[in-house]
Amino acid sequence: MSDTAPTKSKHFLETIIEEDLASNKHEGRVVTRFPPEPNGYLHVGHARSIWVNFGLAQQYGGVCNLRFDDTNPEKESQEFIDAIQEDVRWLGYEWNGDARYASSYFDKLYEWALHLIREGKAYVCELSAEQASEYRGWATKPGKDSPYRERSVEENLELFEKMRAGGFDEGAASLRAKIDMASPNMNLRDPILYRIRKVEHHQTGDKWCIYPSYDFAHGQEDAIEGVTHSICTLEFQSHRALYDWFVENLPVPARPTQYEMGRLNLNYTVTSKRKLKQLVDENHVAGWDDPRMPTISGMRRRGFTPNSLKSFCEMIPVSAKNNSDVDVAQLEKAIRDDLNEQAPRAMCVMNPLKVTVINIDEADSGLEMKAANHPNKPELGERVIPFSETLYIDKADFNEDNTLSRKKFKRLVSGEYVRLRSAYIIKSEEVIKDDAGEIIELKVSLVPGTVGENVEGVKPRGVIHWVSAENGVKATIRDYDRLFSDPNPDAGEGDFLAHINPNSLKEYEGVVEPALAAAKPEDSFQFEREGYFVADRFDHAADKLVFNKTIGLRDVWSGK
RNA sequence: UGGGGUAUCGCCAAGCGGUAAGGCAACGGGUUUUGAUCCCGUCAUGCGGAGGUUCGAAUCCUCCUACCCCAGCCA
Repeated sequence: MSDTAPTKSKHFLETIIEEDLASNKHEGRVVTRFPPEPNGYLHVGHARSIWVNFGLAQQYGGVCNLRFDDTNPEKESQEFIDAIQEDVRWLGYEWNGDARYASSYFDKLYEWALHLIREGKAYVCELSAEQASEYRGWATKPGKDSPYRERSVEENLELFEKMRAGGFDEGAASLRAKIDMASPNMNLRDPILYRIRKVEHHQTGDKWCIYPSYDFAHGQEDAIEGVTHSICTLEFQSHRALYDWFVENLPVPARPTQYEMGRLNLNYTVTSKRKLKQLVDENHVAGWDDPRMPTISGMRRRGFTPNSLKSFCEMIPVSAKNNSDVDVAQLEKAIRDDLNEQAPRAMCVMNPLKVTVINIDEADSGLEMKAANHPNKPELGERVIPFSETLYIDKADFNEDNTLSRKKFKRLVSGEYVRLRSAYIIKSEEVIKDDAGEIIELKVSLVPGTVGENVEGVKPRGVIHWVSAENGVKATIRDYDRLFSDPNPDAGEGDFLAHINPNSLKEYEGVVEPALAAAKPEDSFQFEREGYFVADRFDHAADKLVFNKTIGLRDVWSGK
């Protein structure tokens, strides 16, 4: 193996896991977890987190848990839980055992809160949220102790029980860890462990009216599940001290470690759950799974494949240092590559212009054209495309002006030749216009002997796609573009909604070749010269064809 | 101006004292019945700035500068 091929360099998590495996830190176990809060749909960023956590477990013979971090019932719902599971499965990952819930550890967490109280390390504080904020101090100013900080263990036990039993109003009391109000790390200034929320929980019903905070729950959940490598994003770095504090001060069954990695941002899109929710709630899009949404379900409906999302993740290095602002072109590259390999080719005319072949009787190769389903993969077979006296080509593929240079316009112009893809070469003979001067029809002649052949003296300017008007099938084409026209819709003071691209969805009533009538929802095709399209997951039916544009073909010419 | 982080090509990023990987984008050229794919080539004397140590520094030291995170009873 004297290969000169560049080897993909290991990222920091792989290095850490390999070191841990080598030192037998966790008896050879690798347990990761993907811990979404069920308060929204998963997006690209989550896709990467899923890929990292499940991928690492797979790579090192470990397992990955799916755990719903459902400690805040106010924002969560079963709808999101169901959607999240569907997304993870669709990506092709299988979690270890049943899905877990932070809420199923509430009893244990409560017991551990009691433990901290008994150790004198937690107390019930009756400062209001505003007061607590004042007491917390400022970044450059140490906080001061809560007047409730020195209550006796007995009193705290009693008061915490009162909290649990609903004896306090929301906000009237909280359980806090007694750490250090002067700590330079704000997270250590007596953080909240439990707060009162008199709302029903989607999993535990009305059993609880106090709920643990993220900080008090997450590390302990990891410990309970035997998670060895708890991977989160950079903004939790300053929480690591707290994570460790709980794990050190509680009789937890294991010692997990938190590692932080950079978040993934994409330009021309927003990936904050709050903003995605706003787009849905205010009907700027048709729902969480609108094909313009960067949600997993949206991308799925747009025609992205699990493989394309995974290869996208592989393209983006995992970094411990920065949140990365990745160019959407990178994502587009991933889906184009996958679909270029997989998608059968077909023809679709989005803006039909009628074409009449005046010498159809000279069709010496017959009227059944054969076309390969994939130009580079003969094993994918071929299909028959009916040719006929009347056809459709795209309006954009004809121009009356025959002074256009052959280099600049490789399509049909008056009096010249063009090749119809997989069929005859035709010559434009006559242009028919309506009263308004609009071109409504073309009369053309076909050149005999040009199916699969070239003939001396006939030089088509290019190759264009077409569909038989007599056999083609009507189809609705949804042409999606980026939802935002600004590379960074989040930037600045302005409202991100102001950057919504008004042309992110264009609908066409087009015509597709008859073979496409058999397309099933979620089947992908390359409509030649146009791009990749997918039969809509929900709206496409045998008697009502609906195709969504996943992504256009790479186009190095239109911009020039 | 507290604490925690980060600064390497337009974007992402490797590099861990021995003379700047790779991907995306971009730009040339070749093949082509998709202006696609594919192929071939170009793209940081430079690593936030200024000093210093060293035969040698993106890597070590010093001092600057910029940006991100933490002041929810959100995660």
